[in-house]
Amino acid sequence: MKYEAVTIKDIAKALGLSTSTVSRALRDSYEISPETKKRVIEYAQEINYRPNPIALSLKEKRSQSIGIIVCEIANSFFSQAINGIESIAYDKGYNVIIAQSHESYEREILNLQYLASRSIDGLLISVSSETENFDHLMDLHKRGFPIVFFDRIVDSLNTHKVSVDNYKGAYDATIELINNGHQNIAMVAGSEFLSITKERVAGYAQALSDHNITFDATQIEYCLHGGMLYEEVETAIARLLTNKNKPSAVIASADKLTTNCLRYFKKQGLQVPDNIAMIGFSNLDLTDLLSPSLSVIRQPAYEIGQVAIELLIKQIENKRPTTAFEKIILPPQMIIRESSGAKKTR
Amino acid sequence: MKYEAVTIKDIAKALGLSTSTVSRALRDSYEISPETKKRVIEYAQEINYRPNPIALSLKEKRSQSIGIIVCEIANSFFSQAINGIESIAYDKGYNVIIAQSHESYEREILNLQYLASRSIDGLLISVSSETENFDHLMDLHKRGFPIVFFDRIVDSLNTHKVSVDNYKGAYDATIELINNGHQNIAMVAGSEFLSITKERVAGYAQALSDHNITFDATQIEYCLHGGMLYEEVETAIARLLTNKNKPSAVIASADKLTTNCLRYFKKQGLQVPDNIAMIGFSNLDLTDLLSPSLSVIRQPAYEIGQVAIELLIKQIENKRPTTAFEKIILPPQMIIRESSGAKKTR
DNA sequence: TTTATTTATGCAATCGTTCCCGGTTTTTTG
DNA sequence: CAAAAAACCGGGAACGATTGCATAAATAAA
Repeated sequence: MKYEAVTIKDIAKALGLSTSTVSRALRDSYEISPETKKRVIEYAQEINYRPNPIALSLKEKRSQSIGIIVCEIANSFFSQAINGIESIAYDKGYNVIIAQSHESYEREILNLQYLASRSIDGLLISVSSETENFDHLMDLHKRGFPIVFFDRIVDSLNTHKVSVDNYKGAYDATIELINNGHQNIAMVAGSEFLSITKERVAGYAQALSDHNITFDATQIEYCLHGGMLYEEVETAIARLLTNKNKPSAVIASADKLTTNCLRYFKKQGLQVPDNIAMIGFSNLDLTDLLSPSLSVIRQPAYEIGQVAIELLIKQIENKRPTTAFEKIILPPQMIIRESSGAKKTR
Repeated sequence: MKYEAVTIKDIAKALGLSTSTVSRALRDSYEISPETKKRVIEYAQEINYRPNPIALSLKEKRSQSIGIIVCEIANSFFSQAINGIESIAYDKGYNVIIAQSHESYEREILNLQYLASRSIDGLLISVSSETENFDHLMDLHKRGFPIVFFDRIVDSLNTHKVSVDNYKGAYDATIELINNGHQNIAMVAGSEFLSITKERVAGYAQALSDHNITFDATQIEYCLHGGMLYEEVETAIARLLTNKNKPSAVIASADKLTTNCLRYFKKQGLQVPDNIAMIGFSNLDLTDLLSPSLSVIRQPAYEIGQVAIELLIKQIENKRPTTAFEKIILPPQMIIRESSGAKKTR
């Protein structure tokens, strides 16, 4: 099955001109007479001519497309970020190829090879939670390939990075719980490899310390798959609840962790916030509908996507190799609802 | 900034061969001696040669990429469907370019033009809720361009179609509510233009009729934007609640309608299912966590995506133009929880 | 009128790859 | 030992578009 498109040659033949003349006429070159231009443009319109981007890419060595690697597009944070990316990319004439790592290091590498072989002009990536070795990215980066990290950034690579203030997000959440009278606050965290996990843990620890609560490492459980698997979260929380300082509140440090946490509480018949209070990182637009409604740390996902793609396109279109890389940190938003246990106001 | 890839020419020069020989050696042609093959392949590996897909596309007139147009990737149904599409597409060496219509006819056309100009080999589309004219798709289709509809199909085009049994989904949901004692059942439906809306309304009407309840057109409200805007749903439900036969139950016929419906009830302090029962079409994996937990009609989104992409690829790779088109209807799944008002079991 | 300049167009190379068509060798066959 | 057949490799066109350079005709200046 083939779908024959019209080419510049067809126009040239039909009008008795050379392809160069047609090309120039269509690009409105000064060296083509007005009449010829008119003839060419009208005929092109008539037969619905569209330049072949593949041919152009080959010549220009640019594909006008950028790759995105995320763990899951079904994750609300990432689908919102992708919306932000798209909004800018389409405006600037880039298209976007999305690949999912499903939190697997192996698939991330496969995706990267695939995208590279599709000759993308640049890459936006939020690494998988399994990724602790960055050679695959390093290779590309050293060869001058434009890469921008967003959300889950990699500090050891000198590139543009866009993220949220994870430290502050976790700090604020912890303070809120402390202010509501909680002393034993546990944290279900994502993969230990991830920058965002480290930052969130650090913010949590600092908040405790600022309120003279001793940091207790047993109050933290890390989930390698970032909460993708329910069982992972179940065992994590179950373990936390056996602590001698049994937590009266939990901070869930990622979208899937938050929902699976709630699922566990529901299954166990634990009342939130009376039996256990919680605040979760989440970008779902459904958290207000839960009972109790969920207190969340929300990330400006759409904006993160926009900023990231703008940096990437700027780098791609730069004549000279980029040397000064930016690291942009956007503020998170804390939305206090019922689950964090502000019991007085209920 | 440029990122120079190695080409077949580089290999030829380095090894003192012609490009034709190198090309043939890499493709394991019989007319190349084993030693030469070995030299070429080893050297290619060494310098990490990757064939340029752009050059290949130009020659083969195939881009090995397919386009997807959906309303929103943030919609759980579509992100799951895209996962299904991807799972097959990547295996078969296709990549996937995703575009969002945001339920706008205008943007759908823009997306289509854009994708067509990026020379995709085929299209998977679920039309926007505003779309009632299909000339843009008809044009492509007439020129032999492979198009497969999924979910929101268009009957007037003779192509492959994959969808769920919407009629049965709505029928079952209605019966469930009737069996729970509801006589006045309203429906918040999506855009009237959509096939899925018509089918769901038909299933609803038939269920009523089968139980000797007179169908009342005022018990249906259509939302042109499919529930994307909260206000749209708010006015719809508010209107329905003024009916003389005030509904005691509501069927929401799409993901966003369902959640915005719940949002309205919560805002108005209406208890579900005591004041008003409901069943919604939804693919969210969070509906079990709501209080009350939500009874839903769930679509096999992942499978729909898989079936659709398989049909598309089959058509693309067919030598002869496809003449016999399939219409595949998968069964929906009804999950009864609390919101549908099975009061005895609570 | 002759030369210089402008105007309008065509030729051919280029991007990376494949493949048809030849052309040498070397080996096999009668 | 000559002729036929493999075996192996290179030249060059093609895919669609752009662009530097050459060229032709028309016009302007000398």
